[in-house]
Amino acid sequence: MDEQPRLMHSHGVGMAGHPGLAPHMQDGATAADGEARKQDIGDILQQIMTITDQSLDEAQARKHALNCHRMKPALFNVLCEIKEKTVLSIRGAQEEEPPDAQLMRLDNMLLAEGVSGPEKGGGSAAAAAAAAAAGGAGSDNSAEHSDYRAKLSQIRQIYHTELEKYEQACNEFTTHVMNLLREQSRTRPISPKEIERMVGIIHRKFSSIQMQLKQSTCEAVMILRSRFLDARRKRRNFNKQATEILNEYFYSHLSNPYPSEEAKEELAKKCSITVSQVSNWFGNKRIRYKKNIGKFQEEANMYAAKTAVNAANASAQGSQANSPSTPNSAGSAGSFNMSNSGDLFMSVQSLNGDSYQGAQVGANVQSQVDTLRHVISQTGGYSDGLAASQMYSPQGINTNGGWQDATTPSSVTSPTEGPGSVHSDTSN
DNA sequence: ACATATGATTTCAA
DNA sequence: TTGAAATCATATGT
Repeated sequence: MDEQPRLMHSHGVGMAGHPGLAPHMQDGATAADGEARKQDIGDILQQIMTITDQSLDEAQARKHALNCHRMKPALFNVLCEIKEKTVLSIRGAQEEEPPDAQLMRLDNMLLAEGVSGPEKGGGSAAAAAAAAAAGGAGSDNSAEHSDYRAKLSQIRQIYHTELEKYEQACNEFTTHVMNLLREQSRTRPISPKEIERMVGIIHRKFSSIQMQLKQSTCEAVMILRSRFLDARRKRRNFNKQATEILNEYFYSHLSNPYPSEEAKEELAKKCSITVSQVSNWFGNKRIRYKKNIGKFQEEANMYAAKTAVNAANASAQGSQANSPSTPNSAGSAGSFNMSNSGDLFMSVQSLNGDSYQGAQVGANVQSQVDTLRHVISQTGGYSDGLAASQMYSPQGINTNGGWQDATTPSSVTSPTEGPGSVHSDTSN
């Protein structure tokens, strides 16, 4: 810093004090009077050496004089132009890249995660409190998420403070540099454009730092998500009511436990779970039921009775309009897995090798019917008619081929037969 | 601690 | 795409 004026000064001295230097040198080349040249250089050296001896005032005065020279602006303009054409144009060519795709992605994600969005509520405490307060009914969910939200808002806070810090630092640095350049523009050819460009460079540098911040924030959010929101890791059982509803549907549609899309939606709504959860549930239920029917016997009976009672209530209350489940429950003896439609009896028999299923099913259905009858007879007088309706269906209706066939109940083995006999492969 | 129950995921076939 | 079957990973009951 200190040397700048001095350098300028010496320069100035050389130019001012020896205007004829250049011509002299031209002459010197031919005349070969190296002596004069030597003398010249010696002169300059002398002047440089003595610069430090000059008083500060004198130097300032000279500098001032130089600055006030009427040709100075013009000279600087020219110099600036030259500079522009050489150095700066090269640098300028590679800038002005379009907004980085990567950066856009990060921004979008942060926005989507609510990290960079508008501040809501306040700190983490507020968010957690809000979650806890809001989710009184959906206790499970909110309790589970409050921790997540707290962590998220923590990340958010860190992100914002860091961002602010960067911003501040960037501004500070920018103004500093700008001031510096402006200051220097009095002694150096610096165009406003160049300053602008410098500011741009600084901003770019800082924004690359910002991007790193964003990236690490994104990473943190992703980790948080995978830890907290991965449903598989944090499996929660459905609440009792939901299970009840699902089971009710399952057993009342045992003949065809494949809820339609609408049915699934309705069930999902009733159970406050998602449709895919309903699908999962039915998938699991079907396979597990089929795998070990004996184990589900009790449950089946229970729900059969329950739906029967419900239906009875419904029909008793209303006119004789059938409840939606009743007609279909005709198939409660019906099918599930079985392919054929017509001759169930034959089919079941013909499967000698694999007949376990048919036999099992037959037993199951029979017992189901039995208990149903039992339960219904217990429920009270009004159920009489219903009992009849329930009874007739399993036997009579086999229109849709059945995995569990009502026509095979010839031998009513006790439902307590147990899982042991279910799979042939277990015994082998 | 262990066994069982259960929701979710993966793999495969139709 | 859907469902069956196998499997995973956790929840829950003992």
